[in-house]
Amino acid sequence: MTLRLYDTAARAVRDFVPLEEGKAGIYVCGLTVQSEPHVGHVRSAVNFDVLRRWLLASGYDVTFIRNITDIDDKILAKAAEQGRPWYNLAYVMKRELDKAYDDLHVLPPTYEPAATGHVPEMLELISLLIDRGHAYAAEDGSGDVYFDVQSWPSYGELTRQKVDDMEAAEDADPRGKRDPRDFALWKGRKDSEPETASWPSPWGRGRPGWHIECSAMAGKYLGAAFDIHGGGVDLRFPHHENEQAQSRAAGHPFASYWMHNAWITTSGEKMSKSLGNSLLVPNVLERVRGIELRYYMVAAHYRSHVEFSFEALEEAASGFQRIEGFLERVGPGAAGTLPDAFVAAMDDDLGTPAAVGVIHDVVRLGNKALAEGDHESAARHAGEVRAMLGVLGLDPADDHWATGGTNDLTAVVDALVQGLLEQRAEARAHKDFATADQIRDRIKAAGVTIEDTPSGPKWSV
RNA sequence: GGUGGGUUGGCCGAGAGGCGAGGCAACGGACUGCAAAUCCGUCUACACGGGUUCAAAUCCCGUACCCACCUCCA
Repeated sequence: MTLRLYDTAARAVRDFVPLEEGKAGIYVCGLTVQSEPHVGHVRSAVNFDVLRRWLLASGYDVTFIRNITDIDDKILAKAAEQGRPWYNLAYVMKRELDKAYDDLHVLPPTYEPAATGHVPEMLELISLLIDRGHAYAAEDGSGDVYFDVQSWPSYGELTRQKVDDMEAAEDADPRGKRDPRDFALWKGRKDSEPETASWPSPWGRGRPGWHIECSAMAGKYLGAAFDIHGGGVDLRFPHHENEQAQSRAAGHPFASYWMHNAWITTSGEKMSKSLGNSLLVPNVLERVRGIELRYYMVAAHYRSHVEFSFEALEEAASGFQRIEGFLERVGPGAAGTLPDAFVAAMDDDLGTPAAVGVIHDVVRLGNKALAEGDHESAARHAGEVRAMLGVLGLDPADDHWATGGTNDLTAVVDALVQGLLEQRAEARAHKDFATADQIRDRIKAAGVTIEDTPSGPKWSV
């Protein structure tokens, strides 16, 4: 069975046929670094990280580009509001974002280009579009350059919209547009904007429009044609529609497949950036571990809306702990082979929910084997579980996660708990169960759970 | 106005014409000194109204409600 992916442009699941056999080029729209990342932002990164890991596991040589938008209207406005340089705001937020990605074990991309580092490439592309008759410098002297929507008949094809049905941009302020739907490729500098936020161009000083950066950077690192372009559903229009129009109008075939992840919502509403702090990644990670948050995200299909709640998150954490508990009971071991059912689920448009179902099925088989004393069989199942978790970035034995749960205090707690456990063992040996239970209750009240296993008692927080 | 998506059991979440995903919670049983963990079992749902079909959660028609996008958004 081959990998099949849902292509937004085709509105159907299609067999994945790469441009070059054995290789996959992926471009994912990263974030505009203007505020702290919340769980919704990170979902996109996790979803595409799973895609990447699955392609790797399937033997592809993957080039994965995820950009950073580090200059735009909002960054400038926020920085001005906070009285600090725009580049400082962008940089600090980028570092926050890197931390959040790392906390969720999102692999670093092959390269992470920033918009401000690619102005020459964008200017080149804009000039090409003007030469080909698909863009024009505003006639009002603003220094803006616009894409000429009417010059590109297939404009709207990605989202199946007709230009005439679209509402005009509200930001216009027509600023010399020929058609209200035309969008900015280059924004002439306004007097209110800092000098540092502008670059020289044939049309005067200015800064890039939002859409052109992705076309320019995707072209630079992946070539005129590449395999997969991804991002959140909200980006389909205008961002991706515009990207495709620009690149194709410039003569580039651009992406073969378009993939879009759905939202995480709260109270049925989209997670807006002004929603408050409770859903920022660091705050959510005070409630559950990173690996559990990742499991929560992976357990839902990437194209399904997820209604975020701490109840559901903690429930997911319980489910994950069941898997972890099994692996701990079996003990260390190497990753094994991937069960066919898992491969089939993943090949079917990254069917992670079904894949997670397979993990639980194998865990049950493994637990059963363990209960029957069949360690060989249990170890084989554990190997399969590790392999599956590895593909999803969820293997607890991965060094990346190991540091998260252990620190200096672990040894301290262990020493204290061990002392109490010895007292309890002694009491139990004398059948003094009242004392034994009292010790266990006290340990539990401190937040440590005791589990009696054939190899002696074990504790966990 | 245009475009796209959704509504599944106590809860979370899959599935996309027939053989009832899975998890969490709850309850019963096994194991245990008692627990915990684990295993076995129980709880058998698809917004509403029509239709097609031997067979519909799944396809068609209609209705209701919800969400997203329409040039700042993961």
